[in-house]
Amino acid sequence: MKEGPDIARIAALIGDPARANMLTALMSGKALTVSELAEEAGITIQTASSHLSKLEGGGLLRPRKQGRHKYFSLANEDVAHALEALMGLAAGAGHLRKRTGPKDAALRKARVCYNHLAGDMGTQMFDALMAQNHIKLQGEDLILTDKGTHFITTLGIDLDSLQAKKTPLCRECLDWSERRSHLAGSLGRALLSHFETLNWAKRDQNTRVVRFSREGLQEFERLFEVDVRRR
Amino acid sequence: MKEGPDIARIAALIGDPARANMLTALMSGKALTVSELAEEAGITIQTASSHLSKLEGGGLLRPRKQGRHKYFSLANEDVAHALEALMGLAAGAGHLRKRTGPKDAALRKARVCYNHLAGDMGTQMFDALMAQNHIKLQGEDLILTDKGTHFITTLGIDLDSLQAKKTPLCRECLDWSERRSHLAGSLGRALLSHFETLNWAKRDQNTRVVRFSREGLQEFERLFEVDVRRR
DNA sequence: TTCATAGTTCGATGTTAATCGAAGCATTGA
DNA sequence: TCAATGCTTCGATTAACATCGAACTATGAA
Repeated sequence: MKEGPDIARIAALIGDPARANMLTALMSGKALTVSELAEEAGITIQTASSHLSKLEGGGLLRPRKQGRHKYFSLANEDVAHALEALMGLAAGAGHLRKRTGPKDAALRKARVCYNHLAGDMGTQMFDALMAQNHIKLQGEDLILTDKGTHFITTLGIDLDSLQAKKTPLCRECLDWSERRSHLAGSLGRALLSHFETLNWAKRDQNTRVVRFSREGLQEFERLFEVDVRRR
Repeated sequence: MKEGPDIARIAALIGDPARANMLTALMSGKALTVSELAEEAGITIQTASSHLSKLEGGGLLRPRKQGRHKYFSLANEDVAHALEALMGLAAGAGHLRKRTGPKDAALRKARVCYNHLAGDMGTQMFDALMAQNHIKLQGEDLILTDKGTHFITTLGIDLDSLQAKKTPLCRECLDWSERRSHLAGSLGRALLSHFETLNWAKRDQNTRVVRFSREGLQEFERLFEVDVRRR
């Protein structure tokens, strides 16, 4: 009859087979739609919808609407950690699922989305900016931190002129090949054109592919402390 | 409809409020009886018994019979880890419970149990032997490892004569003040008398208290790499 | 506007499982 | 051997909830 943190409530949420399947599917880090998750769990869309709103209410999922789709992803690292711990208990060795994206390798690696960088490198850049605390999520909005402001201006990007425009500075855009977030908004656009003026990257004329030069790739990796080639 | 590790099954086990309360109570590391756990969860003993056998069947608990009591403790570190992860999700800050033992401080610290060392120092010695891989659990039985054999003979204890006896060398005994395991069996007995011959410790005549000398305490701490005084 | 697609809400149904009383079993102590 | 204590098993009851069909809302496309 004692009260600690309400571990039962959230364990019960994970404890339903349908919900557990959805959560496991989301362990890839990618965002999935209601219908995809329904398929994954082997239930109808109505049922899935009900489950998903419970998971969202319990703080396990983060929903994002994009057009007429609703994408769900795990709410944060803690959720993934707890799931992994449970997987470890259930099976011994933890094993994560993989999920394949679209076809063309070059498109998947780096491409233009509207006017900013998308694809694997886009999401990696986004993750790096988050990890290094240059940008952060505040409620629904994405904001540039003080540290991030410093980082951007040091790059030689004129923030003031960006902020003068009425389009939002930072926007989160869901990458449809990676199903993860990348950076949109005027800052996302400015970063891509920054890469172009430095000759780090070139847009392909006919396709949406973005090609990084050898040097550009190295600089990109140094700047964001990532390892693009080893993925 | 996919199959990964069956995370739902075990999450459902944790997901019942009564069971979650029991598990939380066991996070102290101490073993508790069926009736105590029933009390903890606010349910009748029958219901508790049913829950506990499910938890045991799911591999979350380790039962030990001692007389007409049945003690339960968490099965292993992984279980505790998973519970903690869930607690973190549920509340943000993790917080462990405390549970008080019996009264007399000296008795709680070190005493004789049958003929071996019990109390706080007994369980600490046990934990240290386990952590340093001198003894380990093999199925239901406790065995001395090769490393442990070396350790014991180096102390100057005659293992051969111990093994000649028909009483088991290593036995796990549940400490009723600490509600954790300490080392019994002929080895446990030998260790205590070893401490006595070296004048590290003396048994009190009337009570079951074991008193360590200043030097004995230091040697004990060095030997097992623990810090008894700072608990 | 009209149609199609993606999700949500509502209501009815069926299954699961938590709960406890009562009876049974096992261990301990006298 | 008898009584007391600790726990388990059985059976009946009850409450919760997962599930899906059907109707509804919202977004996008023609």
